Amino acid sequence: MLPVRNRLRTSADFSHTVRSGVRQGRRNVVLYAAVSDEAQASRFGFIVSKAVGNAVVRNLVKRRLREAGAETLRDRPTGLDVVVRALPPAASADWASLRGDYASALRGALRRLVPAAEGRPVSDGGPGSDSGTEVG
RNA sequence: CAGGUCGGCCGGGCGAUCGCGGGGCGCUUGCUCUUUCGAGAGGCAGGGGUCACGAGGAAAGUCCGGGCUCCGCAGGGCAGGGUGGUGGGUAACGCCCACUCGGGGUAACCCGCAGGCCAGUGCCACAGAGAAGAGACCGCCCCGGUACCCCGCGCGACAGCGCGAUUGCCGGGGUAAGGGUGAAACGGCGGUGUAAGAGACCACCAGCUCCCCGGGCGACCGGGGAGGCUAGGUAAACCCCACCCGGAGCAAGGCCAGACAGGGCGCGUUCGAGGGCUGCCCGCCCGAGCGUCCGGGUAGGCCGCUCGAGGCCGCCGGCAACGGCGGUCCUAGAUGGAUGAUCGCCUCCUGCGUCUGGGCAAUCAGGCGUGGAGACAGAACCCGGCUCAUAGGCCGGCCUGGCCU
RNA sequence: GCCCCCGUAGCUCAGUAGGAUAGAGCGGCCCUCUCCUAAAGGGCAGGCCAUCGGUUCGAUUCCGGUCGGGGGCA
Repeated sequence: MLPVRNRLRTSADFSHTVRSGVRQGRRNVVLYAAVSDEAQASRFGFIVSKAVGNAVVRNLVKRRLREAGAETLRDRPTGLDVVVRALPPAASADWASLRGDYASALRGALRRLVPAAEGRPVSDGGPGSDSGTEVG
């Protein structure tokens, strides 16, 4: 369990990160990452569907991913939202390969994310500034 | 000792580093409140420290039963659903205990949706003569007719004729003992009886109904007598009988904060729309809004939320399930959802290698090293059950067989 | 939390108020036709009716328990 300020808690947070963030897939996980405000603490969310296994297996996968996320939190304490979706092979993966996939996917996502974040310091979230009121 | 049967219990242990949840007690930061302007009992939000606690026997499936909450306390009838030997336990149950009956087992013990087809209706394919107050296919028997050979008797003249018996065929009738069909054929066996047979009659047995006596709270059991002579199966077929069932569910329900925007149409406010959460009718009650379409808004926090038909120990009552009394203990409350990550040692099972000891040997016992395995499974308002999954291990009662004393 | 539906041939589906040997289409295999294929025609195989018990003379059908799949409401 992460502290409350480091958790993605609402459905809106999840869908925003999944839809507007960059995506990286590996054998065991699919990782979505998006930049947020630098003053905002980094947040993590996990999606583990019933296809992965029964409740015991799903909890174990979530705990391991959460532990891996806690390591990233020490490097990037602010300005990052991450959603990790566990795939069915994650059920039988051991700790080393699961953490390896996670770390590899995160590195790939950050490579695509950081130059974009430098070019446009504010996140691309504000759609309603100039051309917003388009009536359908 | 071997095999079997029944029941109870455990569900890896210890430690190190880094982390999580709610709670107790200090520290600290900001805001707020009070203010005698020194500060301070408080409130809200955050940081950090420390202390103990933190998933299961099934938390599961959601198959039953309750508590709790709301629905203006819920009456009667029909429909609908459930249960189904008897007695008890319980808050209640479709659960548990004891007993009865039926079946299985040498036994301990196990299994059983175990009321009613003499209230009615339906169904019983194929086969078979006939399938529910049935039936004559073969067979058996009697009567009548007819045919020829053989046989017997009589007549006669060597031909032949008549009668009888036997056999075949045709017709009429009797018969449910036998064959055959079927899951099932309208009691069994022996005798009397008869043309052949038949509960037609008799003895015994099985079964049915009724009565009496004894035992038991009761289901029922034991004994005796009478009657009529026999009544198929299926109710997990409709149904009948007895008993039980108001509905929804913690996303119940309540409080706080916050956002928004109304409008059209239809029905209705004495004549009553609509509602009282499965359908219909009656009764009773509430009652001024209700239905529908278009448009708009919200997804936050707190309570409920864990002390309860609670756990453990002792005594008493009871065959038991269980109950009573006394003492003692407090033991999870998450909300994108808390127990994890990385290791070390021990324990248990097991493969391989090696060593030691016993033995001719198969092999047995033990030590060491190394590798593997440790299940089923995650609380979500809370309990009582049932069912299903489950590596491995511990304890006890009883039965049968063998050996020894 | 509550409620409902479905498991039949490799696939998509029928069927049955309980009755003998469970059907259809597509697919598969073989044969005919053709130089070869496709098409067409003919033939064949393939099912413990999800599973385990029970009721019945007899169960895919009726009853109960499991397992798996799908859906709905708040």
